[in-house]
Amino acid sequence: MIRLLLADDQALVRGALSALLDLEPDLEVVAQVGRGDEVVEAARASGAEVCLLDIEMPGLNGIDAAAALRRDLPGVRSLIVTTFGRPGYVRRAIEAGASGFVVKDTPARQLADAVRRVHSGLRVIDPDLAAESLIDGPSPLTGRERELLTYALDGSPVATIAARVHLSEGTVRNHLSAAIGKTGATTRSEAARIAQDRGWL
Amino acid sequence: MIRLLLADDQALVRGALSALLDLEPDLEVVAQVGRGDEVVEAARASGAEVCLLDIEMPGLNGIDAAAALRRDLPGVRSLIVTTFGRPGYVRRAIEAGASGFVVKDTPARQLADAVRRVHSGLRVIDPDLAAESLIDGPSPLTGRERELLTYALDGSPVATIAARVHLSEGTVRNHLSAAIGKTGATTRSEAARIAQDRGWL
DNA sequence: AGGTGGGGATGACAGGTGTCACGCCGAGGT
DNA sequence: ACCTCGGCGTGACACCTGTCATCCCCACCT
Repeated sequence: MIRLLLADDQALVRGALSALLDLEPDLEVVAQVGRGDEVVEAARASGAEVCLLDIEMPGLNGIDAAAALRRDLPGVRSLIVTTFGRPGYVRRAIEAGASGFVVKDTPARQLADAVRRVHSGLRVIDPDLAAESLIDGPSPLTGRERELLTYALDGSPVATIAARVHLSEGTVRNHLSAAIGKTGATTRSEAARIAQDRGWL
Repeated sequence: MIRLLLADDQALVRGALSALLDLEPDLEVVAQVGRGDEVVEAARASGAEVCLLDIEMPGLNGIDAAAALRRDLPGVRSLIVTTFGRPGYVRRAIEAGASGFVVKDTPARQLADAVRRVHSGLRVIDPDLAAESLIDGPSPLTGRERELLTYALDGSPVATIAARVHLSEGTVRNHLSAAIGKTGATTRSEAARIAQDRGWL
């Protein structure tokens, strides 16, 4: 019997996945959480062996939750189950110690197999995504550029961003200009979108 | 036995919801599709009585799919099940003839009840969302403004948008300026974000 | 016939934006 | 000691953007 923890911020999806996995005779969902920062505690309390983690969650994202599990409960394996198959996500998930990465597009019947493989110590990674994440390599953005791009995601004017990070307006423009160059974009909005698509944020 | 159709573009979510609903003795999932433009045909072929529709789907969105069902198969009821509880979505869904609207945040055990109520002819609408959709009223945007805002969503420069819709640059600026005024924003990116949040796009 | 409102367009102006050159500092590698 | 690189800053310049005034046409309503 493999003991599972589900982490997803949408209660309906969580409950549905639980119903799906409980159909398998060798799988058992022993814990469910809706926030990333509750994963470690719930995993410890429930004695989960494999954690299924969504990436987009309040409190702590799934990748950082995987890293926290790696640190605090090294025996527990984690499997990222997410909507967005962004290349950078795969890389960061593996670096954070996740054992698997599947997107929510995959057929339902394959999920149980993925869980079993992860439990037995294998890595499970969507082959298309693995290829993509090798092709465009790691993020070329510096820390500041990444930070400023996240603030630029919603199209805020430079002045607003500068105020938020306590920097001069000119400095913000310079960093964003560098990010625009590195992403091949022509405006900061486009650069932010590209960086997000690649999982660089 | 209530016969159900599931429409969601994520195969995993679709399969999981199917597992969840099939646990109920009086519910039966008789069809699953991953595109909005396959809903009517699948509903007809399977003899579904209630259709659970996600909004974001390729081909045709869930609201337009509900309208198509209303037109072609008036006896079939539809229940929107979506991630985003945007006020404008609720209004448009009801106008399109949907019988219910629930967000994916709702507890899993409430879904089966919602399906039963919809099947019996009742309306099921998240009370918070219903209130919100009454407060900020229908979209004040004209057709052009709405169209141009959707193109402005990704932060494209005015010149790009103008080329795409075959309009003069000045005209595009005028329409966007009007949209900025109506949304209370200060830039077109912000206006586009606000309009999207309210379900006006 | 006259009013109203959406759609389209032009021109002008103030202010925001992207780029570039140049400078300074501190951390890390050789 | 020297070089490199990230980070921070200034100033200048061309270009883009948001706003406003002022036209035009057409559909619709009264």
